[in-house]
Amino acid sequence: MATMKDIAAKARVSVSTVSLVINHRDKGHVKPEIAEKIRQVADELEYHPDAMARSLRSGRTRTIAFISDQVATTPHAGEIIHGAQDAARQLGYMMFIIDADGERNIDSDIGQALGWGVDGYIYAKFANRYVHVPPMLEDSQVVVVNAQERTAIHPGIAPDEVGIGHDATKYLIDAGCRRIAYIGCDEPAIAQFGRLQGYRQALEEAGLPFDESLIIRVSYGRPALEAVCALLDQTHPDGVFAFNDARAVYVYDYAFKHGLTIGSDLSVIGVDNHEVICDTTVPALTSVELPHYEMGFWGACKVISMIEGGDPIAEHRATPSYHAATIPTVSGDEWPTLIPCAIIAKQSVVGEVS
Amino acid sequence: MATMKDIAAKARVSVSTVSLVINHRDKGHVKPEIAEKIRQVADELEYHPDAMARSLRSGRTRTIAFISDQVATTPHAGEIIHGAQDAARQLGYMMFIIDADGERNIDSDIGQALGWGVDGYIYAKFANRYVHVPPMLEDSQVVVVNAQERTAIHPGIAPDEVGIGHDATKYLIDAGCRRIAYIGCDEPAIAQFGRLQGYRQALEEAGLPFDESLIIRVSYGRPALEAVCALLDQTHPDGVFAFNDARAVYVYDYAFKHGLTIGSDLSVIGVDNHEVICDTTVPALTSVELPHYEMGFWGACKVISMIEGGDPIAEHRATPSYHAATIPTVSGDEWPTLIPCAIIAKQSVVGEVS
DNA sequence: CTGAAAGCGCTAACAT
DNA sequence: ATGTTAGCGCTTTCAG
Repeated sequence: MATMKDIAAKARVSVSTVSLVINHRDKGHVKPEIAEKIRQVADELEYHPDAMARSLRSGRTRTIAFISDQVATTPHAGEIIHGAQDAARQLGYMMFIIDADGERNIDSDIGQALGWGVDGYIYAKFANRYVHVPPMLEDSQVVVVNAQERTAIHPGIAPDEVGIGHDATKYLIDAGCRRIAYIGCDEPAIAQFGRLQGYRQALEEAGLPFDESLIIRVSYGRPALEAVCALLDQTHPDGVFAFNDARAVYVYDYAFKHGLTIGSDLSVIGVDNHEVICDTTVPALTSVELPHYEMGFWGACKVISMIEGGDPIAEHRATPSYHAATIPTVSGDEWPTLIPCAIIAKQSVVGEVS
Repeated sequence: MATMKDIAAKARVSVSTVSLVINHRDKGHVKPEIAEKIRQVADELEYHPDAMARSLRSGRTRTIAFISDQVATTPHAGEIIHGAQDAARQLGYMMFIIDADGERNIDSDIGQALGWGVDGYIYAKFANRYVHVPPMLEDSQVVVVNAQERTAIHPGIAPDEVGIGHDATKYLIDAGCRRIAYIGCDEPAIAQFGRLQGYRQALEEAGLPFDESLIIRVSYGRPALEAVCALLDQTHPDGVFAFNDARAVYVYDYAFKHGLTIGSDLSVIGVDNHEVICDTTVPALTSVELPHYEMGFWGACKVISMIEGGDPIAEHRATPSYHAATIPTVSGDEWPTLIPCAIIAKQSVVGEVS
């Protein structure tokens, strides 16, 4: 690899002049024709600055690390990484991946990152959970993504779970549904509480009664399918809001068994917009998309803004390559920042084109 | 952060002595009591070596970069990353993520990585495709994962697609199926050709006839569902091998409509072992798992072995935290290395417990 | 406007 | 057995 020394020799100038030009600090310091010459030689030699040497001098590495549990195990997991990497890249940062992998001790991994002089950390979970950021990171810049601390220590972003329940339910109400069932999750999770609360809110706003018998909490497999079938048999709702797409599938199974048509006899909406389900089912399942990409994107922008100031999102220095949900700016003082989620309309709700 | 200089001052020795001790090269060079003193001071000061400074000197960074298209878009995408990071971590390497994100030009990202002095690269795809490794990487250590070059330039690993078709079909045959349909993919892909070939092979081995009318190639949505229903109506197979789990779902839909029971009236096997489908359907879908974690793990071990020699897998210096498929050693000379895939038995094939 | 030189933290060849 | 010293490639004063 060519170094500044090589360029200096070939352009017959000193390294410091080269440094000025390479770092765009030549205006008013270096004669334009010399600067031009240097740039040209740099191109010829395919010069790439040695990031290590630069960092050694500057004390900053322009790297961030993405720490997470179970990169792999959750649908759409990768989107958070994708969004974070996308923002980091646009802002000139490289991103390390550190997998916390369940219960394994990650202190040594974090130690390695600290040794590298990583400038900031994204601490992410793949399901919206309460978390503790490892104490080793207390002197570093940290942002929490898709998770929540119990007390406000680090800035963070998480989906607006109440909004999800509210918007999905309202979407069914607006489509004409009057008896809306909720197929919940049987674990005590932030998402479950929030979505149920939003469901109640939307019913209330519309003047519809809240009916306990329209609600179940299930896991997966045969018991879940049977519970869903029993619920539908007994209560005959005209709309179903499912905790997620996987649970919404049981409504399809029920419909197939009973010759009902989803999207006309019965409306269904899920959460996740999980491609493998939503674009495979017939008719395609309308679903609320969790803004994974957007949260990752926000997280990287946020931590980089903490490192070097500014608001990359407000200043349009980073542009998302994808977004269904609107990405909040980084300068808000909400804690945690809640991001509203978008409904991806397909064909499982009355009135949608099919 | 404390530096060697600080330690040297406090222990009243020179930095080079400290360096020797810190790097465990003190045997026979440094008096044990002095070494002990230095270690103690290092502990007191919570010394962590500055990885950057070290790399600047040694020319090696102990980092690799994972370059891939669309981290996010494919089911199980993250598993490859997970496996690679897991191996890298155990071998003392940190891993950068670089997302190629479709058609965007990644040369500048690779340039950045080259500037960092990244020691090696994993070039991965999330669907088994033919690829060209970017020419910029020609002087670097590169391993291709879940993809294939048309000519042998870099070592690589990919799923044994023929084996998948063969094993899945044989699994159905062994369970007693005699008329086995194949629901294929309508795109010309390595996976489609390979799995179909394996399907034919297994039939032949079992002395069963190959019947074109038992084969369809479909995409998703209503046309796919209708094609599957038509196939099953006309040919009444007793087993179905589906290109992937998503396509296998249409067989379930058909069964629900016609009151058939999957796993007794009709056996189905898919590919992907996609959690969201296989553990959600009733009965749970038996599926061939693509060894994403394993391929990522192998890829990191391979590229690190190219950097520093040895065979981390054979020498048990890296241990996978998960594997359904057996991970080949890194020293084989097969090109590309084909990794056999495991069948994850659940309840959708005759004779499985339910 | 341009160059010389110090030094970031560390390693390794060379002196003592 | 320990210390001295010369860089690795770069940025950043400070001199000219």
